[in-house]
Amino acid sequence: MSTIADSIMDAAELRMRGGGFNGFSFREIADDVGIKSSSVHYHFATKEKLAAAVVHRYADRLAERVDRELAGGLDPYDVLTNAFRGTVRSANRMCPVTVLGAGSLGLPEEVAAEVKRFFKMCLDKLVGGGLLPDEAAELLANITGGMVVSAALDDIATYDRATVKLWRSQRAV
Amino acid sequence: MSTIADSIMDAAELRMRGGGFNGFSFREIADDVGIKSSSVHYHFATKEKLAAAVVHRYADRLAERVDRELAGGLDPYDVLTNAFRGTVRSANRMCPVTVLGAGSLGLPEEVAAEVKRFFKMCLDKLVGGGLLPDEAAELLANITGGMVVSAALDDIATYDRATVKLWRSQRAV
DNA sequence: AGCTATCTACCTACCGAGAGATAGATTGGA
DNA sequence: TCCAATCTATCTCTCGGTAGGTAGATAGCT
Repeated sequence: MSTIADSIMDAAELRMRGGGFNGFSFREIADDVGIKSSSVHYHFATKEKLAAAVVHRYADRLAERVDRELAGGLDPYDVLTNAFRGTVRSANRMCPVTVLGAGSLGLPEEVAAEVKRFFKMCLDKLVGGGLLPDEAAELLANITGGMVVSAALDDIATYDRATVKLWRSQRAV
Repeated sequence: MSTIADSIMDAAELRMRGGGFNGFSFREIADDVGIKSSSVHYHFATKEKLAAAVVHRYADRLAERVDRELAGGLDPYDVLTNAFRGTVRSANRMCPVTVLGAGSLGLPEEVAAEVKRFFKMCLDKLVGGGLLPDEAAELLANITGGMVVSAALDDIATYDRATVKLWRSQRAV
């Protein structure tokens, strides 16, 4: 895929972290990339398709990382919390799919489907790594909510406090 | 306060559950209530103030409920999970403040402050009910994320699976 | 009682800005 | 020559917000 399409998705992903599907515009993306808004439409016909593509790429990248680390024998708890911790520690400290997921009631069909696929994939990877389905659901909720609460409180330490301690001690027992 | 102002906040709260701050407009709210958009401005000068008022009211209502149930001797775990379970089970199954919180990076100052106050209040109530600060952070993240994931998967059962089982068994030990 | 002033809660009409999207011309490399 | 990629220019729609007016209730004064 061309570099421009990737740059467009990069810009969209970044802006999505702030305001979800309604938090970015073709003109903003175009300015970020250095082209005109009509050229963005050339690569992604509609806003819906652009958002869906961003989520899809994000999911693929996460899946690849998780698969690699699980194959290396790492604990699935660590694999997923660490993967999202990277997002939390980065500049805009919020997973774009989580933002979309929170507002999923008002999302266009195609985007909602990709978001659904993303969360399902996370659960599948955790179960594949040895967790019970309910454990997977709880861990994913913990991570997702940890990002939301830490973003809302503007305190990244909250993510660590919310995701690590009790889970670890429970498993240690 | 007049009934109209409440109706406006009702409509805004409902629509916020779908798309957060960018997910509603003065005209939509006006249509919902049955007045003109300029009349909405009469009650709430700006969109920022309307959103902030909605969050504030939502927080007050939750605080009242939580205080009442804690005073009745209920377990703080149950009190908060049940309070949000009510939201999950209702028609639009998502807490509006969670949606705003997820997109808090792009929120106007006044709204972000109210959202922050909301989550801080939740943590305070839990600690006041006897939880350790880290336990409170984990429970709140669990509840918040449970709502996000269950909304994204369009499956309300996910909220229960994510919030209840392991916490209970851990405390039973 | 009668008049005036003020206030509330709405209205119509409009503004500039920006949205997503489209049509059609242009450019440049294979 | 053809096609991918980008442009300019423009469409219609909706946005948050403002200006100015009006009906009706209330309050204060004489």
